[in-house]
Amino acid sequence: MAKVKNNKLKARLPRGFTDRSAADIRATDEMLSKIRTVFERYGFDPVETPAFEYTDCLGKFLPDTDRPNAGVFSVQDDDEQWMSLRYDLTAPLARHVAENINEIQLPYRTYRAGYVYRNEKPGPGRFRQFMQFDADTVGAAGVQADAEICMMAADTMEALGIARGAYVIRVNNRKVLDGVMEAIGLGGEENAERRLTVLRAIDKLDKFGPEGVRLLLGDGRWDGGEEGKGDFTRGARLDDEQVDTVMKFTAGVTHGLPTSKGGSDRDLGDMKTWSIDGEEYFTDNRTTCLTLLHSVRDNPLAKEGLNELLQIASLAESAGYGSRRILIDPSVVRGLEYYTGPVYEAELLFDVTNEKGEVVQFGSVGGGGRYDGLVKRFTGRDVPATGFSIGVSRLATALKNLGKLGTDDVVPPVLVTVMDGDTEALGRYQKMAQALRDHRSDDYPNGIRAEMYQGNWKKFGNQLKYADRRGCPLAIIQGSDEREAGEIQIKDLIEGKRLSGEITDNVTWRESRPAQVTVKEAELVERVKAMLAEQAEDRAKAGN
RNA sequence: GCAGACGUAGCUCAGUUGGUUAGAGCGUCGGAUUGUGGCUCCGAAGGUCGGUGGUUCGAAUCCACCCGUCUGUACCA
Repeated sequence: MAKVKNNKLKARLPRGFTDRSAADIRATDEMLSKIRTVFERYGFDPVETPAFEYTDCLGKFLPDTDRPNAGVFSVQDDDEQWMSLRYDLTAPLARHVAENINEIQLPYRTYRAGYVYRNEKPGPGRFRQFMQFDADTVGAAGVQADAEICMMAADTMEALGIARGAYVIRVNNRKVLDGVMEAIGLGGEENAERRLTVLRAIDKLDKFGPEGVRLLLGDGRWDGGEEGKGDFTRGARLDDEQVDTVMKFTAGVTHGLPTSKGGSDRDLGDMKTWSIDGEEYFTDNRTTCLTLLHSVRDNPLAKEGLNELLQIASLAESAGYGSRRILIDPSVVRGLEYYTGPVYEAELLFDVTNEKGEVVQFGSVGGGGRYDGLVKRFTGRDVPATGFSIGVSRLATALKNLGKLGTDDVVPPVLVTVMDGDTEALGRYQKMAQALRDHRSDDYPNGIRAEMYQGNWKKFGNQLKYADRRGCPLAIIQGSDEREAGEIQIKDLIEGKRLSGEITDNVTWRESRPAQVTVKEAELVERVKAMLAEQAEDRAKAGN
């Protein structure tokens, strides 16, 4: 015999992709359903687009070639047209709206969940296929649409079980940073590259802190945090004055008012508060906007952006959403490409520890903004739009580590064991399983999960072993003895497992048949129900 | 992409200065036990030492390249 094993195909999962377990799928379904409930309540309707789009519709060709951008998975169709897997849900939505613009009633409020694909370096908690859940309002130009999206984002966080104060929706406006960069002389086409560098630097505030960002705005920064360590990242090469201006706008510039002064005509119930020297302050979005407005009064673009932010803050506050939930924060950058106005980011404020017990920097679990130009690319017509996207896979990881995500509470099926393999006997066993499945009651609106053993029935021990490993709560046993007496045995596998600790002798263990009751065959369903109820009660007790 | 660390059985890891047939624990499978899970005992299977090439009488060990994993960083629509 030649070595067949040399020809064995190696089973391997593509890197950056993952198989999902039953527990994962159930937990994610639960999350999706909670998110969907909020979106539906706000009057959004679902629409779905496919995973593939023509690459030009995604706008992702490399600038200097006719090949798609390296970051997207692409294939060529029969006719050599490039197609790509979608890398977000926004660009495909713009395509859908443009293509159906005559049928769609604007403003169009819509949501969708789906996998998106990015050809990037994967890492722990970072995949090349992951799920997003989007909501967009297309055809609404006013900032009230943006304010609404932020409020809905906050509601969604809470619907998922994240307490108020444990998350925040940060809001900025692309026009503000663009205006500031214009004001320090970085306007114009020739500075586009430097503007990107500045935005990227600001985006790293939470990673490197103000000092690191200063380096990136200036000459540059070493990977390792100090000279000579790792690679060198080239900076934006701003001078000190320019750096100061940018930092003044971004690093820690949310402003507060003493509660005693600002509180007279304001509802402080949802404001973020803190104390210094015995005096209580609250974070005031309006003061943040007004202070910044004061310092940019020469720049029309920044002024416009800040006025929009001021409106968003006021609208949110009128609806009861204060700075604890929706925070004006001029350091928010978000993607660099298609956003044109307000941008938002949902951030978790609690520590997330991974399975190794390490605290991980979690960053944002969702974000979005206004993209007024995206549909216009197709239609030539102004179709302003704003939307928000939740990183479902990331958020699921965070919730799981927080213990907020359903540890699998689905009870495995009752196992009907097989003692005789002839057709008639198998029919009897199948009928028992069916009786459990067909049962309907308030506790079991969809029946009781049950299965007949489908493996080699001749080794009875293996059947119980299977049931044990599968976590089955009960096993139904009927051999010829029980059959003749019109009885069945129901074995409580959970209780039996507990008793096994007290029995060391195998003969006793086998003959005592712990936690096993003999009942009339006709009582099958009722007794199973009763025993499952007892187990549920025990679980509830242990859980508390 | 760049820099560094690592890669031995399904899993966790030993493996001496380069030296015969590469080991252990756990897990898996079979048996003790043909109608009862766990425990115990006995037995077995499982490895191209990440891959390819090179140095050598001889390579898991040394060298080169590649692949993969991890860490940092870049990019992230």
